[in-house]
Amino acid sequence: MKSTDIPIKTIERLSLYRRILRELLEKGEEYIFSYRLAVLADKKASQVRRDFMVLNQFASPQKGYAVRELIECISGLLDSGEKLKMAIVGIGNMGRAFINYFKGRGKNLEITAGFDNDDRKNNRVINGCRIYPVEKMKEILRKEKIRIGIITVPEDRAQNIAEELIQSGIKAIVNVAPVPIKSPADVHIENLDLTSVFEKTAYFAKISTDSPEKDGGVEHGRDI
Amino acid sequence: MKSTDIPIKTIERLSLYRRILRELLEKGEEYIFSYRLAVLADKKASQVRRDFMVLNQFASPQKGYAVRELIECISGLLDSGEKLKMAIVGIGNMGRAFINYFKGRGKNLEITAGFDNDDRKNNRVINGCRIYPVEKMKEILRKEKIRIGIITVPEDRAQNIAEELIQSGIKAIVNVAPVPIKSPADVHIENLDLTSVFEKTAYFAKISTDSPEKDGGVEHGRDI
DNA sequence: AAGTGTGAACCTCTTCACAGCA
DNA sequence: TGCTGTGAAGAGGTTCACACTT
Repeated sequence: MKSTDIPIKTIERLSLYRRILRELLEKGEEYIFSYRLAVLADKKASQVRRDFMVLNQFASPQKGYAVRELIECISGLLDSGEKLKMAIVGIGNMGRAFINYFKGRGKNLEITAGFDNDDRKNNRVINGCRIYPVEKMKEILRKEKIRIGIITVPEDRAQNIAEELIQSGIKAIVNVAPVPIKSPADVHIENLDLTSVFEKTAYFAKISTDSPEKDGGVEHGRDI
Repeated sequence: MKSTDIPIKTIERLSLYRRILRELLEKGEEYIFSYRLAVLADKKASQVRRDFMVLNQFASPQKGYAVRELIECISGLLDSGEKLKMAIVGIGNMGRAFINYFKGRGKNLEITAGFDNDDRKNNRVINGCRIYPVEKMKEILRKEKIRIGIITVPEDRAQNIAEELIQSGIKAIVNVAPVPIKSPADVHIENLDLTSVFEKTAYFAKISTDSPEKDGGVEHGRDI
């Protein structure tokens, strides 16, 4: 019953496609060709078609893919039944930014609880999200059946917090602290290392200045 | 003069290794073996050694790699001469979080200017970073010789802002808006799609609950 | 003896190119 | 005819396994 023959990269893109498809649907577009979705998602058409192979959703050469069905198929693959509850540990600037990020639009993910040891922060409610002291973490996580943890604490606390999350039954963690987290094999850790992202970007800025200018031409788009 | 035979993933890891190596140096460790660094970085030893091949820095079987030299080598590869100046467009929660993220510790990257159209935000100074109205963007970017742009505006403004950044000579962009940005080939775009990251993580949480528990064993570490 | 440096095998993901179909 | 679905080739990244070094 191995449910993962689906490439990770495909999962990521399906998330992106779904957002674009929802926008199309709002604009009344019921069908889309792979090459047009490819432009909107900044991918190749063949990539789009390959990705959709995992959905067992077929298109007609005349009309293309049925947008509504695609969205449902992707949702069936990505979403759980109900809204997926997440908890965030570390209510600094980054923590607040994430809480805010998930508020508003009808996302299927929500941050249900926050945790911080700073007494000025806990027992407050930030943008609809209640903040508790870290001691209460295990209790709240189990009570609320929270499935995903987000770590935005300083790097020296990250591994420790991760282990507490795992002991409370959390099965997936997004770690924003700039240090990799180690975990048992059945817990998925997403190390979102912003420092690496920016240093990589800086590296490209550097080598693009060293080497000669080569213009590929601006391709506008996405303003349908 | 193609400066890129270095794998992108290696660049990302070198950024991580450097942080770990700096910590080691602070603790007085002058030499390190690949297998030990591998544990700290949560990678395989062979991966570490393969990555270090691009540095032309060799180790001795007795002592391992010289930490100080490694750091310098990595810095020579990743860093430009001076602090690299970045600008951020969109001073919401996420924008402020990034400004804060780059303050403090002696990083070689700094956010020099912020831009926002909200009059309550511009002309203010947030954590040392001056906020300007978007109209002033081209002027400030050129005057300050800013090399990297960060986009934290709502998705419908992102492509437009990107094009303005590019017209002002920016050569690399980190885009945090949940929509891919298209650009000429000589501009590096890093689409940091948080929604995809979280929906991917949710997917793993979902399938890990569907499938049987298989424990790989907790591996502690990183608390040296 | 115990670690390194690296060719080669392996695995994952992307792209091509073309038969097949409405 | 014009787009899809997909086998096969290609590109990129990881891991193995072992000769080599001190």
